[in-house]
Amino acid sequence: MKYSIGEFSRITSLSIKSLRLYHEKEILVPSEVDKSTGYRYYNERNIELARTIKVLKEYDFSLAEIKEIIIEFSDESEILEQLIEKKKDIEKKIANYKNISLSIDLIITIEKENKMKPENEFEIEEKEVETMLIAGSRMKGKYSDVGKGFGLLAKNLGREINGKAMSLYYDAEYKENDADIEPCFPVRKGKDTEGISVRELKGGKCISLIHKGPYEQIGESYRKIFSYINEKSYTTLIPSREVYIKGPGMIFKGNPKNYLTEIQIFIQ
Amino acid sequence: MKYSIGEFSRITSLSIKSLRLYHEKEILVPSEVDKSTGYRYYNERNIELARTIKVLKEYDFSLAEIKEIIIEFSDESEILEQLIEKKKDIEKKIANYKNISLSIDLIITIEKENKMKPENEFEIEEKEVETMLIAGSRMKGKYSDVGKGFGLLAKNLGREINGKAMSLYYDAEYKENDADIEPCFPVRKGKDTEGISVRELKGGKCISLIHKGPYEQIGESYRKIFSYINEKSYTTLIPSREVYIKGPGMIFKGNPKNYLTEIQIFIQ
DNA sequence: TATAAGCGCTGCCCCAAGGGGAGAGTCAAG
DNA sequence: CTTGACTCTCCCCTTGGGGCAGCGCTTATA
Repeated sequence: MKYSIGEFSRITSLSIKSLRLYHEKEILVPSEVDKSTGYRYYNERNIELARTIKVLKEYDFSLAEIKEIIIEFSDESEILEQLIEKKKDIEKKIANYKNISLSIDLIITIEKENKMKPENEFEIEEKEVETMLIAGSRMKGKYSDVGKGFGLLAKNLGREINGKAMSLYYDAEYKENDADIEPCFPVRKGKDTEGISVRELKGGKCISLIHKGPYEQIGESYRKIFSYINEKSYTTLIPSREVYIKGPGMIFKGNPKNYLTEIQIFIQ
Repeated sequence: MKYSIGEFSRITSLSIKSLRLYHEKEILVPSEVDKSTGYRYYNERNIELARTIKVLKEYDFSLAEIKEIIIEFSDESEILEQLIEKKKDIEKKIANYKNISLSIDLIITIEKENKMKPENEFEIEEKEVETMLIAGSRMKGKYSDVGKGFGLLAKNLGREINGKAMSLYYDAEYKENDADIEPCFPVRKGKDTEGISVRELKGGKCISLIHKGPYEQIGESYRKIFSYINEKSYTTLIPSREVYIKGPGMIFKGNPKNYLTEIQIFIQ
């Protein structure tokens, strides 16, 4: 029994285009080719081979790999190595996609959270903050160096990040150059590693003000919040915090006019 | 400050080829192109955009998708939809690769098992078989219909298959056309579904003989095993089993001369 | 036996996301 | 002014085919 390419295509569920390609690549050669007309005819053995090719394709082998396999081997026990290799490839792909999925998920979660609460409109507020687990990287230097700290943290924590980036300020006064700062992230869990300390950050009562606009103009908001504190004669605690509710994102830099930074000064 | 394409390539870790492609596709257009020489020059804003593009590429967006996104949007909160869609895509890919991985794993496991025991060389043996959980699809018909049964089972069980394909024979005698057969697979777990019954198959003592060669010649092995049983005056139980130690595989049909089929006749 | 519908053939262009290289022009430093 | 490093455009190649044009072949029916 011999089949024309159309019949064979229906039998094997391989497109005619694919069959011609496989012929050209000498992966699946028709049992008979009419020399004068060029018509391809396939037989039962071709069907068997086509099935093998289809399965290997499902298993994500490339045509080049398939060609090698079907030329050299004719039994599963002979291609154990290749199967093991392929499985490793696939596990790698899975791991990679899982990382991507988690990264995207983090962005989605944070953005959704931001959308939920349009926050009481930039007024000073007294509130309770809960204790949380954080991973931070304390450093001395300029404020502009903090970005690197966040980069380091994000790379090492990746999947465990559980909230918005924050900075802790250990100086009582404003320092231009030699500030004692700790960029940090809330995390689900984690261990201390090179330069990163994971620990509980105690909550408590704080005075909070959300600053809207570029970070360079945050001084004005600090002025407001301290004048409020002086008025009320509160005693402040160290460290104070900045929570980056909305800043340069993972994907876009965004518009600095819309950045939101919450200042939290803790009091006794 | 403006950068030549080479400098910009080093800054952004994007290849020159890619940069030229992105220019052509109007995804990342240099801030300045010298009209007479065609030299491309990039600026700081290009760096920002390049970072965005890189991140989106890491997240598995195509250039076409990226183009749409960067033309229309400039903040993460605006592309939540796209991120959610992309995450779905990625979850699908993960699920698909996981299925492939499990399928390959099954083949590897079975082949490794086959390699381990070259089986006592095709002699009649009395042995104990343990109770196992199986999923089967009992049917009446010709032996040649059994293949379809296995296909159905494999498709529905997929990941839960835990051993070699078997057939249970419920007839005391040989039947050509109307045999009462149950193709089945050992499984890890499972529930009854359309036409598939999952249950424990009791173990016990059996007379076993491994038949080597094409299935069509299995009659000779049956003759041997029954003459042994008669000699010993054992009382046989129903159903008897055939275990397909090595038959047509998932990938290759293999050579029928090397097929191995174990006949198990259970006795009291 | 003629004819038309339906197949099949080759050859060409296309997709994504670039890689490699040829041949020619340009830039910057000595 | 030269030289070496850089950049330009153009073309071909990759994977696994899809789509179409223009032609020839087959086969059933009139």
